[in-house]
Amino acid sequence: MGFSAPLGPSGPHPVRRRSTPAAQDRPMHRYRSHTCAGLRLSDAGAQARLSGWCHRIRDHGGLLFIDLRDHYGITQCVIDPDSPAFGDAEKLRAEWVVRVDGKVRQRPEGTENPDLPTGQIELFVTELEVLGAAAELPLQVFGDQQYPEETRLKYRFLDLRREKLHENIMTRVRVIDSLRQRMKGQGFNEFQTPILTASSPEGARDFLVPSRLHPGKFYALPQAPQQYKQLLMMAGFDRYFQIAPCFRDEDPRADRLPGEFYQLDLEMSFVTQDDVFAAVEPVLTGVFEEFGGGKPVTPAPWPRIPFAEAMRKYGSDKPDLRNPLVMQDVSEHFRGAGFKVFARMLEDAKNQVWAIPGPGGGSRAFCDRMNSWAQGEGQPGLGYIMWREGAGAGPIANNIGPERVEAIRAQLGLKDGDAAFFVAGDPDKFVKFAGAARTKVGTDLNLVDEDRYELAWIVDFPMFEWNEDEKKVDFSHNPFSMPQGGLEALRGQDPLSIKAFQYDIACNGFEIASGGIRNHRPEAMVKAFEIAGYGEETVVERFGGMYRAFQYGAPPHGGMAAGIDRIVMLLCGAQNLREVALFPMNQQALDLLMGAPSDVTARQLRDLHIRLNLPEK
RNA sequence: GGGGGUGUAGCUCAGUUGGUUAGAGCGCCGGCCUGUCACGCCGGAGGCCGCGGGUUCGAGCCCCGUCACUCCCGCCA
Repeated sequence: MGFSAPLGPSGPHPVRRRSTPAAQDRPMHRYRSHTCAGLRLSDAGAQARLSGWCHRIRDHGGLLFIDLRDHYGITQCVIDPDSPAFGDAEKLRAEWVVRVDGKVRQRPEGTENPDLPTGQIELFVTELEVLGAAAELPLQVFGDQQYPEETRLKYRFLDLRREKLHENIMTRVRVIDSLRQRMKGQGFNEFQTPILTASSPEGARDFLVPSRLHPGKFYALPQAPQQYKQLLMMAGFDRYFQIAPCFRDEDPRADRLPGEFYQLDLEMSFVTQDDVFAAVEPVLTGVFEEFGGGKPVTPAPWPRIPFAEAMRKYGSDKPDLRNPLVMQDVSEHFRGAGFKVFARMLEDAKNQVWAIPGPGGGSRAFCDRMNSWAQGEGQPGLGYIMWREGAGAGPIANNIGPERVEAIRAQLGLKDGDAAFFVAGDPDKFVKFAGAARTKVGTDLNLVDEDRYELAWIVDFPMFEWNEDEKKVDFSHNPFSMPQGGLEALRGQDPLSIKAFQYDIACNGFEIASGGIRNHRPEAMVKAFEIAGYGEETVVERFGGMYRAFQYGAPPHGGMAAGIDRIVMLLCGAQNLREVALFPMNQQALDLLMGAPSDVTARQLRDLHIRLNLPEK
């Protein structure tokens, strides 16, 4: 109850925890002698001064209770008609900021509140000063009523006073603190890199900042300090980290903040992939254990799942490993079988049939529900087999015959009462839907253990991928990664078969980090860009600083960046990144509190040599 | 850029098949109340039903358009 939670493990302000005899001889502080979490039974009889917000007021006519709240906690203040402050107190309303003086006293027997750390005592108020009145509130601080996003963002300062958000933000503060300590403990040094930098050609859309001194030219806000951190390695600093703001002009999602977000960015010299993993695992396992509320966390070393395996088993490169379901290729059981839709598809060698096991899902109702869900996802439907009384049921089972049905059951390890769902076609095209179906089956059958943090490395990402729209080879993840096999692989191998020293961390279905061992060989870098259709001049022009640095003694290096907002979201159990960020923008990338983006004056535009060319309305 | 959902009091929501004066809870205002901690009781104010158009004798409800918010797809090396 109340605001005890934001105090955290270390409790209320330690200095103010108890009155000392000496304190009574000194004049009272202008605003407070204690915080609203500071008074205890041992203070009974003492004179105290508190300042805070009127959290809740209970007016009994002849007796008035005020729950006074500050960052640290809540203290019940009492006023009766004997108090000279009674008249003023009757005028108070929720969220007014006041200073109160009075005597600490033990609560009468039977009226203690065990839910409050200060619940044994109350402050009998004899003097009251209004420090800040409040208008009628657009959202109530007290309670946990739901409010529309727009209201919450416009009055973010009120929302931030509320228990849940206040607590989330303090968790964020402590998580970042803990990450810093852990990184420094491992010999990483914290650096600041420029916020005004150059636009980079790859990746997301940049936020641009016009240059006044150089008409027509623009700075860009960094999408990540990627090149700077690599330059720090070439500058010989060996181990870098930063709690780095990153800016990307992309449309948001529930797990992607609009505009700006924070990463734990790190880079190390003279390391292999194993060294990076060994450095990162204790940091993140430690933070999840420290702030995860006692939920089990994958211990180091974490599982390493090759990208191709993750896609085949889970249909995702960020699998939720709390979901025990593993998909399997069951093409052989359908080849030449009586279920013509699948049999005909399998005549094309690139097509396959995958099965999603559904233990406990062998009811008509559940299978129908999955089928209509699939149709809602834009699929023609979702084939299934149900097992009951030792045999398979449903249209597919009827068409392929009992032997094949039994072979599928045996391969998937299913039994009576279970079901399996089938996705057919080109795996490259259906894998995303198959992954969504796996998640849906696991969630709806209650197979996902919510109370765990399952961490894993996803490794061996492909270096390149085929861009069907432009009919060319693209970098699939990060153009700075070292291809496995190095320059030789780039020269000799089919580009689409080359894997990179490129890895992600997946946690409970979210990508919480991404990194790689970098390509520090200039000739390999040029070759890699050549495969993706860029000449050396492009590399020089677009990555000039880093390319130059590669010429003058570049150490092998690698690193990673972890999404702090997402990690805090997981630790807070929040469903949305806006629940763990102080002043987020809305989905249209508008800051409803500050009114950004905003118009600027003609003078400002003139200084920047900019003339607006607005779209026709 | 595309698709889905939502839009009724300050806030959360209800509102039947299209039918009289659009309701509840919280909040707000007034009154009563000396042990509450979601205090209680009595009374009151507060509505361009997002906006514009249409169908209809009649629209919160049906149709078209539009705007806002949100979720998703595209996008996010």
